[in-house]
Amino acid sequence: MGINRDTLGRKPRTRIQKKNTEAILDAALDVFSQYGFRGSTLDQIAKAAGLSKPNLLYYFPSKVAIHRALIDELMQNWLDPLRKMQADGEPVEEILAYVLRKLEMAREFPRESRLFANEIVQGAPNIMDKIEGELKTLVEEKAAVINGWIASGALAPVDPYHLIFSIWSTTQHYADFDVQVRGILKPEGDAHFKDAEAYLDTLFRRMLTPPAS
Amino acid sequence: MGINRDTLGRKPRTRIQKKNTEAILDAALDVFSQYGFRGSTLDQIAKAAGLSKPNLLYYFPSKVAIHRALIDELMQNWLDPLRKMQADGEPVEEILAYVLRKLEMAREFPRESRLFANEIVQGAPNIMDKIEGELKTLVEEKAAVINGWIASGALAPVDPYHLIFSIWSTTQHYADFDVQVRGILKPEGDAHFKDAEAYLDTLFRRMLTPPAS
DNA sequence: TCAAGGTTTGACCATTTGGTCAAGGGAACC
DNA sequence: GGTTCCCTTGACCAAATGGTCAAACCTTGA
Repeated sequence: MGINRDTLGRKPRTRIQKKNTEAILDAALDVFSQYGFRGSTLDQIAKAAGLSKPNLLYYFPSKVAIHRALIDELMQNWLDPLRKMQADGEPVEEILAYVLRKLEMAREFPRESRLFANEIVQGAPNIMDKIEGELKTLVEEKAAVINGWIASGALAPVDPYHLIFSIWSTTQHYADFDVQVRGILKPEGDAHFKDAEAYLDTLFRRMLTPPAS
Repeated sequence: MGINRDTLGRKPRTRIQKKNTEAILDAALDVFSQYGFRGSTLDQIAKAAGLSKPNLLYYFPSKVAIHRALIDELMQNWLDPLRKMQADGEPVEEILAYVLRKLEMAREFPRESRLFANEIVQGAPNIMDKIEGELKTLVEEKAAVINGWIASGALAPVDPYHLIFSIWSTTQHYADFDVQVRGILKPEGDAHFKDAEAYLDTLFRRMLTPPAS
């Protein structure tokens, strides 16, 4: 009758459970990030995971449960780069380091970025609470930090909220719109990320560096 | 047996045809832009259009035909703002005007932006040819214009391709990630677009204005 | 007013989809 | 070696889905 209710949301117990839940989540990430929740099927995920459909449902009680597991996992790591932006650092460098971390994530975890993008574009049905909760709180906190930096003269004046939005959008673009970027640049592998890094560094550095007084 | 083959892709003939095809395309834009192609159903579209499902299929031969009609229409207008960027204008102002036009489109046509985003995130199955054709050509052309401006000293040096990517991503963000933006800013209506406009103007102006020599 | 062609729909169909279940196959611990 | 619990699957089901069709209903122009 499937895995014990107790184990839901916890670490798997046996080796086989560990291996298979990981395979399922990995396969589901492939599929969900490409087709969105409603456009993905259990058969696709099962096939990608190398399991039968009933076997999938032995490990997860339903399609939404798999999706929720992925989203939960994602939301835990998604905000880390922003959390690491510390008020006691050098302002311009702190923000630029954040930009780099985000760009790095777009390169290393494009599927996660697209999973998130799919969720948001489709109205964020499953994570609206987290957006208006954790995320909003964190952004407000960091916006205050940025405003502090501006007040101290270490940063050129900008709207901190829209600054954060522009950091998110420019970096995630390389994951979410990957096929478009590649269709235009025709890069070899990830070669274009070096240029993107240089460009974004220039963009935000010029914007944020306060005029020499 | 449905509308004459001749009329496919052409303007509707009768008043009723015009009214209904428009209602269908508008409803389909609502649905496709929210759920993506595979996540949308004919029943949803029919209901949103106020028609029966067989009636839908009287005007369009299939689900993909509706989607294709939308995408075709979209692609015709999508590149216009970039086309309008003229080599003989004042460089910084030309680019900033382009940014504003794109932001305006994100505000006026968020559904179209999300339709496009859905298509790209899911691997652009239906428009890859257009990306590698029209779009690529246009971008290369404008990249050359920008490089010319830089060479003339009227623009600070930047990678023109990544500049264009950053314009796309920052502006479309306000349409594609609308729920996230609203979840954080809690704006009244479109009030936040004024701030976005000011922010993006600052961002790109500081980056592009050549150092006074 | 009447015929011709345009429009609408209820009933229907094959396929896909999320999900169930009972029975059989293994691993592991005693 | 046997028992207990874990794992796997073929067969199945009800609902949803894209699409068809013949019959009925409207418009329109002569």
